[in-house]
Amino acid sequence: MRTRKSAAVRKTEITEAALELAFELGPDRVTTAMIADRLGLTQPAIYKHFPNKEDIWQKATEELCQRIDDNIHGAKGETKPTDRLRALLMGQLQLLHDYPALPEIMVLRDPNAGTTDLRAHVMASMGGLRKAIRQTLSAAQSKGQIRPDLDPEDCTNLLIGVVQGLALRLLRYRETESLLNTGKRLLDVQLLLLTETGDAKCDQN
Amino acid sequence: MRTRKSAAVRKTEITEAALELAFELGPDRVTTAMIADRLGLTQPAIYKHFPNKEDIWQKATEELCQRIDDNIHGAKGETKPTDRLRALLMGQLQLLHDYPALPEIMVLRDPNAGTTDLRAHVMASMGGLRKAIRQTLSAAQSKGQIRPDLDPEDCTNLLIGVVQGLALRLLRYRETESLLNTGKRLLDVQLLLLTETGDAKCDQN
Amino acid sequence: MRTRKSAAVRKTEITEAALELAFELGPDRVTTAMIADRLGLTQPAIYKHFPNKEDIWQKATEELCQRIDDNIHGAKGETKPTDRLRALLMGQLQLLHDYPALPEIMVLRDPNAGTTDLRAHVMASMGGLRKAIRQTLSAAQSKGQIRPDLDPEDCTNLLIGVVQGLALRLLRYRETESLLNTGKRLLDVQLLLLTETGDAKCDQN
Amino acid sequence: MRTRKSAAVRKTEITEAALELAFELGPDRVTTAMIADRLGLTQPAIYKHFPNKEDIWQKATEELCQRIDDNIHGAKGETKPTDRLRALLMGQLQLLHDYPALPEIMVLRDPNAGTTDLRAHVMASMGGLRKAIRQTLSAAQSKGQIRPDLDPEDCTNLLIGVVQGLALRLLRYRETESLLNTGKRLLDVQLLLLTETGDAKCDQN
DNA sequence: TATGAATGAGGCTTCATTCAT
DNA sequence: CATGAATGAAGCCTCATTCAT
Repeated sequence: MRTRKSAAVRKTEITEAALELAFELGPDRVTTAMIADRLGLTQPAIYKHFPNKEDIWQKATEELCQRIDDNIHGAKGETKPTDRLRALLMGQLQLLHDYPALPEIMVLRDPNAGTTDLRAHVMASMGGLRKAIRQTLSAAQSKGQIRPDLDPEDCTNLLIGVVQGLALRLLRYRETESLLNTGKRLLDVQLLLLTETGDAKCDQN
Repeated sequence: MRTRKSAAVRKTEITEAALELAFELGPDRVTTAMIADRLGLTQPAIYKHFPNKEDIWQKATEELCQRIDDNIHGAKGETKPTDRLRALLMGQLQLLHDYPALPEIMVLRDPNAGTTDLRAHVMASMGGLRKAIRQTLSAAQSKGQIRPDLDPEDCTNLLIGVVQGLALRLLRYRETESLLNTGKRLLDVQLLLLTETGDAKCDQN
Repeated sequence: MRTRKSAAVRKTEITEAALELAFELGPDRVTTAMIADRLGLTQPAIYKHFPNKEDIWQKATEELCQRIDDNIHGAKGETKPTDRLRALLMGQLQLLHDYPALPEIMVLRDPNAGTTDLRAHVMASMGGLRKAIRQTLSAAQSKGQIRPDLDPEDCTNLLIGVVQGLALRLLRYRETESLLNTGKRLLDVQLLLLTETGDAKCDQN
Repeated sequence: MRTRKSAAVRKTEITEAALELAFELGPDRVTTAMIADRLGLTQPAIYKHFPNKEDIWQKATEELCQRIDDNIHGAKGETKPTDRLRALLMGQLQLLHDYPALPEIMVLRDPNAGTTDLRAHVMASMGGLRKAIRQTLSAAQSKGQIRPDLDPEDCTNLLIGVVQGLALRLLRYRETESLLNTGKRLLDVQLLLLTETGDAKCDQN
């Protein structure tokens, strides 16, 4: 007999499966049949839990946004600006590691832009992250921990660029595992570059 | 009466239209009907020029790869390593400007992975670009134009990260125009960081 | 806590709800989910009371037929033929008022014409009504209360036509309320026309 | 090989088939697959001619409305009011004979009342018919061809009732053929009743 | 007596693709 | 070189119905 699970569990299973498949095939190629298949259900069973497909992405997106927001909030615990920066950026990498479909979902165009807008939601959360990074950078700079000759906006873009570069690599080479290692290395180097101005005998870990 | 164009012209028109639509809607949402529509053709007319849809992407991809390769080749004209670096990177930005669908096509998974692989092709060209950047960086470093304490691999990743960050911004905010300006700014800053060695001490925390 | 009702009550509630919805949406568009919804039940609960959907219509139809039969029987109390005619016709209008879905149900085709036939049932009752009207008309005519030059069959059709015209108006304009007033007026006129032959100073109420 | 027909022909065939099936099964039960089947097509072929199912009904309805309007217009040729009345009513019966699905389509509720409203369209045309009948009746009455003691509105309702009674009979007994004969008989009788003024006394009870 | 999860059949619609003209 | 009619596969969604609890 097939396992019967509670509605709450199934709802989560469905969005998780959708996100997995989104990474494997691209969000546009995910069908409700595939999701059902992966969970050992028939396809219409999905519709007992979500009224339509878009709501699955809706819910999945909310989950991702929540994680972004948690990350931003959690980083506030770090008092030293550089620690906070590292927390924000590594947190985002961790999120990419857990949900590697994120970049493609951020970039998804809603065909039906009347209903609750997916993109707007993610962009708002990502905007929050950028703002947090930017503010932390300014704080760091005013404490002399960032080169004074740099524009904080540029620094923000460069740091986010590191993460986004890694995100695209993830999509291209599909290696979830190396993400965190490589990411840590690169962020350390970039932070070093932004920080000092120096003749460089800084060990980079 | 509708204009009847030569086969070669039409083929190009078709791939160009496909690439435009790919940026507007995402590559997966482009249908042969849309392409035909944009060109004022009937939809089956497409099949007089391409035996199937995948071949359109195939051709479009070749075009893109060619441009990447040209870029790599063209940069060889620059003798000074830093000029060559700038040429490579700005060339790639120019390409993104002209064909903003590029990042999504690079990331496209072939559903039918038996035929001539799209991804493999783009990845090869992109690999060439990366190699060229990396070699140029090494050359620059050995000439003392890049901080000696940096790993060339890391530098490569950081520079490519700048471009990729801009590519993702392009997909998110759809502003083709600001790409080159912002890109030039950011690359200048990043190159400055990689180049220069300041006075400082490196407390990374 | 939700009220738990006796089986008999629930069965009736279900058929009543089905008939209401049939008027609102058309019989074919009524789903078991809608019925359940209207009663504050879950949808499978319906199946505790009726083994399948057709049986709901079956029961609803029986109710309607019973009302038709009651109407016919009740009119036998009227001794004067014209009173009996009026009773029969106004009774039918009252029934349309109470169950405005009736005309559409009468016209419903059974998709699975193997089971107990809905249509046959309604048609039998309606046939009874027609027969009663027709007999009453003959009686009235033989008493000189109907123009002798008219064929009773034609009279029957004309009187039933009045009711059916009103039934179709009901379906088109959805005004349950005006039905009885307009109906009474029209039936009076038509009966007047059938009755007299006259130079017409008959007050029509 | 299957016959290939021109788009115009196929469009008409499709609406005709839809109307036939609407009479046989009820408009709600008509599926695009059934229509295709009847025409020896595959079901998606329908969508080469109509963008969606509702547009099939849309077109079919327009055809019906056109016929109603033609009928109204054509009757203007008759100079004698009673001839014109007969033309209007028999014309409508002819239409019912040709398109017996008409009454059920008139009564159809649109589920999606945002798009072009079917019902509104038919109701407008039917309203035109009613108005024409009513005006003709008034004209006839002022010429002394209709009993002066009758309200033209009532007469209109009675005459239309005759037609509607026949329409419902058609739906119930599915006899397309007897419609015109019976209809002619009944309309003659009803017109006689409205016209003539006999000798009689009017005891209505 | 009722619920909650699930299914199978079938409906509408889209789209790549074919083929006669 | 292009059109116009048509198809087969597949996607989303609805609904009657079942069954364990």
